[in-house]
Amino acid sequence: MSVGIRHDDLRRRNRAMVIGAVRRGGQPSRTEIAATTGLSHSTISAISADLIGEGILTEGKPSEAGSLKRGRPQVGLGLNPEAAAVMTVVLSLNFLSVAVIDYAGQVVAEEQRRLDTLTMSREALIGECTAIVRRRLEDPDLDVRSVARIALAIQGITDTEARAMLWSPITPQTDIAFADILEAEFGIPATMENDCNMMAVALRWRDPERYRDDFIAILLSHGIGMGLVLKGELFTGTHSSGGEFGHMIHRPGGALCRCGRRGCVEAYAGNYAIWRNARMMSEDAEPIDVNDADMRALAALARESDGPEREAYRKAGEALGYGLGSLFALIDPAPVAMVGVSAAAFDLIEPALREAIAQTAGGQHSKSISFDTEPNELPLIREGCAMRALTFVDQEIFAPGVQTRSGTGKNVA
Amino acid sequence: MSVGIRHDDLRRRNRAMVIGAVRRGGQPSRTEIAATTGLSHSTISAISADLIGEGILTEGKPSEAGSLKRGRPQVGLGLNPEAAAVMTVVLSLNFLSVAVIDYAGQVVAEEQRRLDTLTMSREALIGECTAIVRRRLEDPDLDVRSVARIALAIQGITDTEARAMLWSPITPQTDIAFADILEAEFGIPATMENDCNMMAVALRWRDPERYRDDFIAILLSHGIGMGLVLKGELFTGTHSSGGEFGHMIHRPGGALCRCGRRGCVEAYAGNYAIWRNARMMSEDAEPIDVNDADMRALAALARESDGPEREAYRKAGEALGYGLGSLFALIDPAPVAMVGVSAAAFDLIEPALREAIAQTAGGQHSKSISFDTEPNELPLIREGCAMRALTFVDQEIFAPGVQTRSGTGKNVA
DNA sequence: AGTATTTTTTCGAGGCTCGAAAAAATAGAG
DNA sequence: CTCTATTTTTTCGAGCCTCGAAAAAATACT
Repeated sequence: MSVGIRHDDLRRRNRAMVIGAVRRGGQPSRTEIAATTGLSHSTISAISADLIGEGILTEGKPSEAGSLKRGRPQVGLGLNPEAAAVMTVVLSLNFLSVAVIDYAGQVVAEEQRRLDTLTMSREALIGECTAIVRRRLEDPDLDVRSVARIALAIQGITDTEARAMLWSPITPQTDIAFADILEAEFGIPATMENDCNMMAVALRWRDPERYRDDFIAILLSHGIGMGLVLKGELFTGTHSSGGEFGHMIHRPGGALCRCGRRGCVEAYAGNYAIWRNARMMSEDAEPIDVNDADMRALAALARESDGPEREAYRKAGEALGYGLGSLFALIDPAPVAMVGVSAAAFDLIEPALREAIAQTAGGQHSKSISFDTEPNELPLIREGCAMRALTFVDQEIFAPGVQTRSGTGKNVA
Repeated sequence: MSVGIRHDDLRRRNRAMVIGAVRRGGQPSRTEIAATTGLSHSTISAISADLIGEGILTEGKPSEAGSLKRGRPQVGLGLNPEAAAVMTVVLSLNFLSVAVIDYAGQVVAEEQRRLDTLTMSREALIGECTAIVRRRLEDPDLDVRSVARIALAIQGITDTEARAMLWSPITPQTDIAFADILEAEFGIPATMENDCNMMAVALRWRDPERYRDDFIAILLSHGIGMGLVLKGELFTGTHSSGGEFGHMIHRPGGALCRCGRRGCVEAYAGNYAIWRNARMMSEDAEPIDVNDADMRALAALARESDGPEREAYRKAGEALGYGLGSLFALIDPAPVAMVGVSAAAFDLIEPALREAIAQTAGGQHSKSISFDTEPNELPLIREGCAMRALTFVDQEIFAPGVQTRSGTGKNVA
């Protein structure tokens, strides 16, 4: 069961907290850190002296931000970019993108490739991933001192341990243990993350004001995905990445979903579903991939006149609204970020969505539920991966200590 | 943000852990505690010496369990029943029940009363609760040394802070801050808990093998409630007790629910809904309260012949199945305990439920999902309240220390 | 140049856990 | 009945860690 807390855990945790405070923001001084953490100045002083000595933190130039106050000026602490580096690998439909990021969070190199993920063999898919990682690692331009961590993200279902992709819409292959494969190949710890979870992580770093302890990120794309942060922690299923909002049941026995079942939210709100309804095809029609340009054209058409296109978006809104309503019955309402190409058509979706939500348990506060849109998911996913990998380095490498119980510890977003 | 960990927190946490280890089980010896907690024997020795000195723990008689091993026999540690006491108050439809429980978990006194909760005024309801608590506290028979905590449970929605009932089906009144009222009246810390959450807590204590880290308790009664434990923690909404499984939407625009909305799971699976369908009444018919005896008769009728009664249970199973399927899409499948009068009719519900679940995302492992039934919810709820109150005493009174961040700390079930 | 003010470091005190060793308590052997 | 082996529990000193107070450092104001 719960394990005792040792004496040396103490230092480890407080080190991690100091690093965390520095990563969170704006060159905090030792005094500020002491204030936010509640630890004494002496402790912070000792810990930061250690961290600077180890090359993890650096003291900022005291010149900057001309001191207006009277006494000894505060000296800001920052992350030493050279302390480590991490790599992100984002695998999406027909597209593979990697980036190398320094310890301070700056992108120092990147590479992208088009692939035909839907038809590639298992070996080819794995091969492309390892090859692109190898190219980045061997790049002589770039003194990749020590890539300490690789974070992959993929659309679809991953396991709770963040080791493997279990299922993904971008490939017919299943159960690929990408994390293990990359670790074996390069000897660098790796994790396999769900794309929507990474979106949520990124939103939290981007705008901690709005996306603080409880919020929802929904990907409106070929499929419908969700990343959920509850009480400050990334929510995952008990076995898988969980949060398969798109496969909650909207209408029992209803429209055919890409997953093979019927009546899922996605079968009404995924790109293929909107397309199917806009073209007045059968709800049983085989799901097809619609490219982003076509979706944008469809949205334009729907805005122009009240025809089947507009009705298709209305149906999508209704499905999303009832789905969110059911979700809100479980977790209470929270701010929502709509991400992906159909988020750009949120104006078409919102009315029906709000109407549906008002019919549900979440509807009591229907007006107070706020939506935000972000049409481009890729930068978010990469950012989330980067932060995930970096905070891993913060905690497991630069503040190592006792074995965290049952593996990966808390899912701090 | 996250607060630093101080030096004295250490002792506090380890004290709490020793107490927890003792509460969890069978008179553990110091050596066993050291093994499970990972702390050194010296530390455990020091802490337990303190706790015994303070009258919190007691050493068991070494006579018992005739030692078969060779060396110095282990001496089991137990909770000192006189260290404290707690009180549970369970408020359900037309029924109020309190119990006084000693620190070791034994019931030392109880009292029950029938009330007409549906028609009582706000003042009367509060008055009955405070009166029954006062009677127990003033009982001279019982040397109620120090009731250190009161835990109330009620069917319905409570707030996350466990201070108030927000809404309940058993009374037209809303927003009663029972916890504050009792604290003001008696000067004893109190909490207001959701009944299904307490069921979940109790199940975890009763059968930690089956109900360990992830499971679901569903109350099948007048309404449909849920208590959910995920990753070893009680799941609550962000503002309310959350987990309003019964008000997930099963069929948009469907049958009339007691909550005034349409198509909720409860509108198909609550007692009133089963009754309505069995009597072939309209799905818009006003929900009525059906007593347990009538429900049992209905179930008997349904078992006897294939008529509208059996169909009503089928519909209930279908709604529960699709609801669970949607839930499993979010959290992955987990063991389920069905509690309440309709759990006794689970044989009538299960076939349709399993069929529905197989149509959903959770259906992949449909066969591995296991159900357990428990017709009587009241003892479970009381037990959960007792454990909740006792673990509060363990942690906040006998291992006091730093302020837990943002109030109540972790929701350890 | 001197003083006030604020930040950061230094230093000793007090606590806590740990490992090793001692003490305690029992079963088995002769 | 005594001695030895074995296991549990306590004792004791060492090593860390955090804390508060005081000192040192670095600047603005007068």
